Amino acid sequence: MSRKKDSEKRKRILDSAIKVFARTGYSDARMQDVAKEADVSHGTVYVYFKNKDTLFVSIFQEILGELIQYIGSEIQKEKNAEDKLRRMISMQLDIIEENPDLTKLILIEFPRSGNFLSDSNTDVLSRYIDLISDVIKQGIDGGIFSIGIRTDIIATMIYAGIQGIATRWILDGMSYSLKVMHKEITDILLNGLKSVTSDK
Amino acid sequence: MSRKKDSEKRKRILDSAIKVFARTGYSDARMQDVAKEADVSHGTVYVYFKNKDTLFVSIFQEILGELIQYIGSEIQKEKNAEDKLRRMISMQLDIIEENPDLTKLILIEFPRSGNFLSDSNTDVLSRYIDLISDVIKQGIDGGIFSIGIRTDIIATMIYAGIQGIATRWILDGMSYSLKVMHKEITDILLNGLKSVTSDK
Amino acid sequence: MSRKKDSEKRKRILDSAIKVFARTGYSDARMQDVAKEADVSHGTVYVYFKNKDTLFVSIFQEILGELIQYIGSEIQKEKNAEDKLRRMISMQLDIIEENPDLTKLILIEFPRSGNFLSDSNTDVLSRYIDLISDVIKQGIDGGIFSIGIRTDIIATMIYAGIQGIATRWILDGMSYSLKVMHKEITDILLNGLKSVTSDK
Amino acid sequence: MSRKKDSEKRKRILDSAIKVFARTGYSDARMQDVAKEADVSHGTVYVYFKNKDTLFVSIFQEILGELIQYIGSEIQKEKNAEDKLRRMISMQLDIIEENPDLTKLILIEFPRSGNFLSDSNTDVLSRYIDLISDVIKQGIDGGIFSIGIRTDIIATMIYAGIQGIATRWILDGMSYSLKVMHKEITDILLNGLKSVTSDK
DNA sequence: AATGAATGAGCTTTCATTCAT
DNA sequence: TATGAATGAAAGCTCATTCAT
Repeated sequence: MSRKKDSEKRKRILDSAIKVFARTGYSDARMQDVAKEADVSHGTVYVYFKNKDTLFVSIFQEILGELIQYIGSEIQKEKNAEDKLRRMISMQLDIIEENPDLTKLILIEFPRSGNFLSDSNTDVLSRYIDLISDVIKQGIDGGIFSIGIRTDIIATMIYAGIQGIATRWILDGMSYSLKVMHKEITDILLNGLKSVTSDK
Repeated sequence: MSRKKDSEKRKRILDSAIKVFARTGYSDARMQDVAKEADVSHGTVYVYFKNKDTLFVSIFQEILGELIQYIGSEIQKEKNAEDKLRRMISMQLDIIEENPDLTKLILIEFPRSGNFLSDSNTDVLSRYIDLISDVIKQGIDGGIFSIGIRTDIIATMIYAGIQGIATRWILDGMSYSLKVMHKEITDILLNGLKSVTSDK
Repeated sequence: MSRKKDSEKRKRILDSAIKVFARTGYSDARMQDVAKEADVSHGTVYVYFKNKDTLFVSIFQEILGELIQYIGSEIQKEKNAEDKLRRMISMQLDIIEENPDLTKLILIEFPRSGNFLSDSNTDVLSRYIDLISDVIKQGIDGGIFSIGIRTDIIATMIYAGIQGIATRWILDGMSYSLKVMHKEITDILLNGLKSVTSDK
Repeated sequence: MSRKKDSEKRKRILDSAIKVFARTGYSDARMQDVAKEADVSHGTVYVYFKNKDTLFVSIFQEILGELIQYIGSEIQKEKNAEDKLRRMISMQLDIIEENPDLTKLILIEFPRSGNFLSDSNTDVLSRYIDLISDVIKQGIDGGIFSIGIRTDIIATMIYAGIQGIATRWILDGMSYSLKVMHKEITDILLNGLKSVTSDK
C-alpha cells in the first residue's frame, strides 16, 4: 500500500459513488456505503471530497463533463447537420448502454439535484442540450430541417425522448441491446424534424 | 364526525403531500411539513396514512390513476388512431400545465420510487404507456403508422418526449404557456411515426 | 406520565446541563449525558433547546440572570454604599456555596464561551460587574471610598477576588463552609477601598 | 540532525500550542492547527509530544514553571514582606501584559484542565500560591500584616484578584497598559491586608 | 526524524413514528 | 379522532492518532 497521494483512489471513490447513488438515490445513499464500495474507510472519502454534496457534484462535473466533451469533438467529423444529429443520438444511446449506473443518475438523481445544488452542474447538461440545439439550427439554416418553435425545446425533447428509451430499457432490466434500434429511433426523431408541415 | 369531513381532510393531506414532495423531493420532505401545509397536526397524517411510503404511493394510485382513467375515457370519443393520439398528447400537455406540482413528482420523484416502492404504482404509469401503445397499434393496423420496433418503446419515447418538454418548461420557470405549442409538438411526434422510411 | 407540555421538564434539563457542563466542560460534554442526567431521551433535549449552544446560553440567561436580578433587588434594602457592598459580597459567597456546579460553570466555562458565543450572555455577567461598579461610585460620591482608577476595574477585581476564593474552595473539595469567612473577606476588600492613600 | 535543531523545533511547537490553545481553547484546538502554526507537519507534533494532553501539560510544566521559578528568585532580593509582595504583584502584572496568550491559557484553559489532567500541573500553580502565602506569613510574623484566616486563602484571593484584572484587561482587548495601575492595585491589596480592623 | 494518507471512534442533529391524553 | 411530546435509529462529519514511506 503506497501512502503517496493516490489519484487512482480518488477515481475509485468517484466510481463507487456513481454505483451507490444510482442504487439508492442521493438522499438515501450513505457515505459509509460509498466508502465500503470503494474499499476504503468512510473517513477517507472526506480526504478526497469535502462532503456528500461535493462528491455528488463531482460526478457530473468530471465524468459527465468528459463524455459531453467527447461527443462534441466526435461530431465535428461529420459533414452535415443530419449526420451530426444521427451520430449524437447514436453516441448517446451507446453511452447509456455502456454506463447504466451513470445513466440512472442522470435520469433520476440529476433532475432532483436542482433542488439543493448550485447550478454549476446544471450547466454540464445544458451544454449538451445546447450542442443538440446548435446542430438543429445548422440544419434549419441549411434547409434540411423546418421547425418553427424554439430549437432548445426541440433539443430537449429529443434528448428526453432518448432518455425515455433509456428509462424503459432500465425498467426492462437492461435485458436487450439498444444497438439494434439505433437506426429506427434516429429515423423517427429526424423525420419528425424534417417533415413538419403546418398544413392546418 | 361524519365520514364526509374525514375524507375531505384525507384529500387535503394528499394535496399537501403533492406540494411538499414536489418542493423538496420525497426523501427530504418532512411529514411535519406535509401536516403543516394541510393545517393538521403531524400525528393526524398517521391517522389517514400508515406511513410516509403509503402517503407517497397514494398520490399516484389515487390522483394519477384518476387522471389516466379520464384520459382513457376521453379518447374513446375520437374516431381514428391519429386523432386519439393527438388528443392524448394535448391532454397530457394540459394536465402538465394545470398541475405543475404533480408533474414535478411524476418527472422527478416517481422514477426514483422504483427503488424503494412496490411496483403497484409502476403499474399506474404503465397503464398510460399501454394506452399510448394500444393506440399506436391501432394506427399500425389501420395503416396510418408504419413502425417496426416494439410499440411500447415508441410509446415510452413519445411519453418521455412530452415529459422532456415539461422538464424544460419547469426549468424555464413555467413562464410561458404550453398551449400554443400543442400543434407543432404533436405534428413532430406524429409525422415521425407516419413517415418512417429507411431510405437512407 | 403527562403528555402535556412540561415546563418542569425543561427546568430539569437545564439543571442537568449545569451539572454535566460543570463536570466535563462545555466542549467535552455530550448531549447524551445531559439527557441521561435529566432522565430523558437525548432527542427530548432538542424538543426544548434548539442545540447545544442554545442550551448552554440558556443557563446563563435564565439561571444566572435570575440570581443577579435577585441580588439587585436585595441591595436596594441597604442604606449606604458600604452596607450594599457588604451585602453583595455576602450574597455572592452564599450563592457560590449553594450552587457549586453553577459556580464552576461561571468560573471555568463561562470565560471560554466568549470565544464561540454571541455576547448576549457576556451581558449577563457585565450587568453584575456594573452593579458592583455603581455601588462603588455611590461610595466615592458619598465620600466613603477614595479610589482613582476606573471603578469597573475595581469592581472586576472584587468580583474576581471572590471568584478566586471560590476556585480555591472548589479545589479544596468544598470541604469547609465559606460562611465563617464572610466578615473577614468583606473587611479586606472594603478596607482596601477605603484607605487608599497614595503617600508615595 | 543535531540535537540543537530538534529542541528548537520542540520549543516552536510549544509556543504554537500556547497561541492556538489560547485562541480556540483546548478542546476545540486541532493538532493540525498547532502544527500549521509551528510550520511543521501534524505528524511531527507526535514526534515531540506523545499526545494532545501531554502537549498541553508541557506548557504549564515548562513555560509556567520557568516563570514561577524566576519570580521566586527575584523576590529574594527584596528585604521585607511588603516589598516582596509588591514586587510579586508587579511581576505578575508584567508577565500578564507581556504574555497575553499564556495568560489566557492560565485564566481560562488551565482551570478546566483539572477535570481531565493529572494534578501534576495543578502543582505548578500551587507553587506560586504557596509563594505568596509564604510571604504573607512572613509579613504576619513580622507584624506587618494582621490577618486571621488561612493565608493560603488570602493568597488565592490576591492571585485571583490580579487575574481578574487580567480577565477584564483581555476582555477590554488589551487596549491599555497595566503598568500605570501597578501602584494603585498593589496599594489596595496590601492596605487591605494591613488594616483589617473589625471596628464595624 | 518527518511526513501526510488513512483510519474509525464518537459527536451532534434530524425526523419518522409511537402513544398517552 | 386528533394531538404533539417523546423517542431513538441513523446519518454526516471531525479530528486525534497511527504508520508506511
